[in-house]
Amino acid sequence: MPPTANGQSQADVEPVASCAPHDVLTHLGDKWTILVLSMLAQAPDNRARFSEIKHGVRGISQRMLTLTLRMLERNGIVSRHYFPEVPPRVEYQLTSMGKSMLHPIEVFTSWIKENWPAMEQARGAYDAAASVSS
Amino acid sequence: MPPTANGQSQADVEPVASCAPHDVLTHLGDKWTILVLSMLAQAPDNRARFSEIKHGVRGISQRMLTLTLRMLERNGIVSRHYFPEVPPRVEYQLTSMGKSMLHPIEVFTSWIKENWPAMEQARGAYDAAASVSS
DNA sequence: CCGAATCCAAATCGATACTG
DNA sequence: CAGTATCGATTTGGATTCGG
Repeated sequence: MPPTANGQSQADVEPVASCAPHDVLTHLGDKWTILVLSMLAQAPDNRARFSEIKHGVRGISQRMLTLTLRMLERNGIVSRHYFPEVPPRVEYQLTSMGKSMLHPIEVFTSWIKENWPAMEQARGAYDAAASVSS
Repeated sequence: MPPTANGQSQADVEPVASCAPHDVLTHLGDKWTILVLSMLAQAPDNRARFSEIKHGVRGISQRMLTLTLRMLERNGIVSRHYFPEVPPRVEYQLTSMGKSMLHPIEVFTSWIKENWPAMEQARGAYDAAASVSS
């Protein structure tokens, strides 16, 4: 998708996403991001150290946690605090923008929890129908 | 992740996601899903045919649209209506569950639009700082 | 303890070609 | 028109290793 030296008028049907959400969703919508943010949402003062997050989000590898946190830091969602102690300590905290993101996330995860049973049932019905037509 | 034969029960801190959201997010949070749903949100009666969706969500390949729609159908988010005409016609429509998902999506995309400038700025600052320390 | 870097297997996606 | 099938390129992610 070339940036298009767009004049402006694409009068007819506007493309669903102008591009901004498109790109953000690719990064923010991935498997681990929401889980990491949910973990920080529960943490006291929205702050936790690396190993605490890793422990809280089970199944995440060190690599993915590092990558996820770095991306979030780059986007201004979390801030990184390094304490040059022995042993070293690194804490991550939600920024004000990060905190403002909590509401959308909460709305979304609530919807999921509420609709999860219906989705499981739908999957069962779909798969049953599919195996009949085989 | 093998169940770990380690003696220590780490059952104290509940894992952020019991697993349900975890799995749903992997599929529902991907790049195309939100865009397809946003497209259907705008469509009259929340209903559109395959080619209309493909046209509305620019950049999506036929393959990805098929996969996305099938996943949404399987989860009960959209329903598929096949008309055995010549030429064939297939329409997809949001189910009531699909419609209920529109609000969470709207909340999320609104947040993105609102915070996009701040995120761009944060990225600029981060990258500038990173290039200094090189 | 934190996390960067390398290696490598596996999943994803886009383009193309083909079917009813 | 609305898919399905296949293939190659790219991306992703886990395991491991090393360094501060």
